[in-house]
Amino acid sequence: MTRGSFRQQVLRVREDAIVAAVNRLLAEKGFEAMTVDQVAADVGIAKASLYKHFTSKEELAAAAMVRVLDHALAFIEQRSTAHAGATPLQQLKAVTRWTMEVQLAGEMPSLPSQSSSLRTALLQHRDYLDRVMTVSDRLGAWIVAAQAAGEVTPTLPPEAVLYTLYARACDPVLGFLKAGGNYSSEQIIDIVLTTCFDGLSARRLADQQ
Amino acid sequence: MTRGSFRQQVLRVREDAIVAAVNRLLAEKGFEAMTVDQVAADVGIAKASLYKHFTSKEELAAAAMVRVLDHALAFIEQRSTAHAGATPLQQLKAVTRWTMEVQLAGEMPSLPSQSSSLRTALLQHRDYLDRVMTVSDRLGAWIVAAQAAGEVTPTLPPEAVLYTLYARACDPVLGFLKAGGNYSSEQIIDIVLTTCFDGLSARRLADQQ
DNA sequence: GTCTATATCAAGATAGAC
DNA sequence: GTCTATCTTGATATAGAC
Repeated sequence: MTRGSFRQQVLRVREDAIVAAVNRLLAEKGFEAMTVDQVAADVGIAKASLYKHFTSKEELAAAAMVRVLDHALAFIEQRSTAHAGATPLQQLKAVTRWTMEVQLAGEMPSLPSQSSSLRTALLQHRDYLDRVMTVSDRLGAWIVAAQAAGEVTPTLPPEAVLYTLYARACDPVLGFLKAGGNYSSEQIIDIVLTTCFDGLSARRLADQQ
Repeated sequence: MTRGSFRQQVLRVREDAIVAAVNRLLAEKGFEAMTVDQVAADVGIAKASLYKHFTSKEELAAAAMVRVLDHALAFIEQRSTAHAGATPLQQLKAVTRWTMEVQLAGEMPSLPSQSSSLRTALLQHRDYLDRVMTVSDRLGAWIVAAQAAGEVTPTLPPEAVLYTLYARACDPVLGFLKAGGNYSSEQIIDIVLTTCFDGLSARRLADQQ
C-alpha cells in the first residue's frame, strides 16, 4: 500500500479537512452563498494557502462532490455484497434513504441545478463525471432489474426514475418538514420515502409492501 | 372601477413589464445569477430608473413571486368554479400540472430554498406572505378533503403533502428530462405527475385510476 | 421618472516575503 | 506551503442633472 511520504500524508490530511469544510458549507448555504474566505476561516488557514491546493472555487466544489459520490459508491458496494439477497427495489430504497440521511445530517452539498459557472466547470471535470457515470450505471442496473421484476412501474423511462432518485438527495421537502419541527428525522425520512415510492394517492392494503 | 389617472396607468404597465422580465430571468437563471443590469437591459430602461420603482433586488424578486402566486390563485379559483364537480384529488393534480406547465414554459421563478438575503426579505414581505398563506389554505382544504375521501394516503401529514406539491413547481427532474431531449413537454409532465401521485413502485391495475 | 456617471463593497484570485 | 497585503472585477445601489 503506497501512501507516500510523511509530508505527503500531512498534505492529504489537510486537503481532507478542506474538502470536509467545503462539503459542510455547501450543504449549509449552497455554492453561491459559500465564500472562499469562509472556507479558509473554517479550516483555519489563509485564503492564499487554499489556492495552493485548489485552483478555484469551482474546484473546491467539485472535490466535495467527488467526495460525496465516493461515499455513495461505497454504500452501493456495501449493499451489493452485504445485502446481496435484497430485491432491486429494496436496494433503491436503501440508497435513497441513505441520501436523505446525509442531507438531514447537513452533509449533502447542494449545487445550483441551473446554468452557472459551476455547471460548466463540472462538465469538464473528469473525476466528477467519472463518479456520476459510475453511480448512475449502478443505480440504472437496479432500476432496470426492478422494472423487469415488476417492482417498479415498467412504463416509466429508467432515466426518469434515476433523475427522480437523484432529486431526492436535494429535496427541499426534508428541510421544510424539519423546519416545521413536528417530526423527527426518522419520521421525515419515512414520510418522504413513502411519497417517493408509493406516491400521494392512496394505495390499497394489498399493495403496501 | 378605479384605475387611476392615465399617468398612473402608464406606470403600472411599465412595472408590469419589469416584473415580467424579472420573472423570466428568475426562471432562467435563478436569483443569485440574475443581475439588476440584465433586468434593466431587458426592459429597455436605465438601471437607476428601476430603483425608482423597486427599492432593491429582493423587492424585484418578491414582486415576481407575488405575480406567479396571483396567477396560481386565479387558476385555483377557476378550477373551483368551472370544475366544481371534480374530486379534490383531481383538483390537486390539475394545479400540480399547471405549475409544471409554467415551469417548462420558462415562467416559474426559482428561488434558493436555502437561507440567503432573499429568504429573510421574503419573510418580512406582507404581500408575499399573504399570497403564500392564501394558496396554502386553498390547497390544504383540498388535501384534507382528498384524505377524508380516501383519495390521498390519510396517514401522510397534510403539510407533507403540501410541501411535496410545492416542490414540484421547482422540480429539477423536469429540466433534466427536457435536456435529455427524448420526450415532449406533455410526456414529461405526465411522467412526473405519475411519479408524484402514483410513486415509483409498481401498482396493480385495480389501483390505477 | 428618466438618464449618465459614480460610489461602494464584497469576493475571487494573486504577489511576494518567509 | 504558509502567511499578510493587495489587486481586480462585477454587481448593488445612489448622486445629481434634466
